[in-house]
Amino acid sequence: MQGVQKNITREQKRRQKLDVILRNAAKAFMEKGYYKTSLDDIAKMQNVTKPTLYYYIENKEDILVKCEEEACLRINGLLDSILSEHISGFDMLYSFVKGYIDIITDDIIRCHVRHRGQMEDESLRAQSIKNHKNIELKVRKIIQKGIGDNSIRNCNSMILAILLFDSLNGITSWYKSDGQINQVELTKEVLSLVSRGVKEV
Amino acid sequence: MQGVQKNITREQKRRQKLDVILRNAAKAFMEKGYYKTSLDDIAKMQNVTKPTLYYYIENKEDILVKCEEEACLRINGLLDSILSEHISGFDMLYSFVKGYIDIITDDIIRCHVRHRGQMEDESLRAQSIKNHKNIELKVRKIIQKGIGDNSIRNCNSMILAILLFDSLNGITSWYKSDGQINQVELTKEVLSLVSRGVKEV
DNA sequence: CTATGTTGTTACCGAAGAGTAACATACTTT
DNA sequence: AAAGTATGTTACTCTTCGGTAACAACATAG
Repeated sequence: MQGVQKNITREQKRRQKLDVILRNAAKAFMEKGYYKTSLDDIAKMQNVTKPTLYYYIENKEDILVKCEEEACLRINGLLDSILSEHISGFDMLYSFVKGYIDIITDDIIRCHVRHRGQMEDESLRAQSIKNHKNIELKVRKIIQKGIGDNSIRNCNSMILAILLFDSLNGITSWYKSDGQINQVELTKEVLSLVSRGVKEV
Repeated sequence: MQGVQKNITREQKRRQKLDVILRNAAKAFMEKGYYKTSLDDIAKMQNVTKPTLYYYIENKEDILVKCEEEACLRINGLLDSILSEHISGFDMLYSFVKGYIDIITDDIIRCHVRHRGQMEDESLRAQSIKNHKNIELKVRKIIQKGIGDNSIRNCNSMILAILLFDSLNGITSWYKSDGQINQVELTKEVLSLVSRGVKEV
């Protein structure tokens, strides 16, 4: 049994190192861009050499894939927990926007959002697009539920879902936690824009 | 005088060829991405060779710069014409959204939107960011005018302007003129989302 | 203590692609 | 027609970078 125990800690260590790699890579990709960040750059952040990375990842693109896996886990977790509640469609959408803004300050999520669907490998790209479509579909479901229970006005749920993601995902490319806009204020503005729009009534 | 005349047509021809290069490059950048598009690829689209491109552009990055110049001209043109009208702030914002959606189907504009602020050359990057800040500022001006004349509800004009651009610019990366969403429907949904939000009242 | 698997290194390969030099051709002006 | 200028080509250089082979050190298991 001792052998098994040791293997677990080893596996955990490995998992931890992979996570550090992903986190550093994601950060670099967001700051300098995917193509301007070399594997040597990423390796240096860990104080290892490039070939060492290949013990944890398959190739450069695999970093994007692994970031996506983690991001999808968290986003789907948020959506599923919201969908299981017994509240109106509007309240669900409200919760989602709030939770999503909270999530996308994480570098790995931001990296996913910015690079999804851009893999060079065709099957990976297809999978990535599928993953996002899946998420988008859940948001559409929320919107449709809202239209059904009269908490959201009648609209094209597909367009609304896409526009919503556009503006939320846009946040990832400019929001800095140390900037002049704080997260509470941001969330407040997004929520009131989404719910009431800009028009004075 | 004949010399001058001839020079003009030559200059025009040159200008035309440059425009074709920009248009093709912008299209390729949007489809395959900037780094996955080589200058050879772009040259081939014109049925010329790579060195010929260098007669019209300084280097690869210069394509982005030239696209940006043209895009800014058009966007600023739209904004300035709106700002000179005597209508409410809300109506201005409404006109802008409408006009902007109309504009961003053009490949050169889409290319600009997707690549602005991403030049490797520091001074070019700074200029690009400045250009966009300038545009964003005009939109903020419109919003503030709207708040002043009570046509737009009180909100953080900076956040609103950014969010608005995020969702509008997001459109550039998915909208296809031959897709399942037509432009009239799209514009309608965006306008009602911006003005009234999603909440049923 | 020895065998095995894990984790890392150094040193290299090969491809891609931006940019250039030198040379060729065609148009314009005088 | 000759001189000069605009426009293009072929063939090359130089660098960067993703990926790999071969080897080293070390922990763990038996």
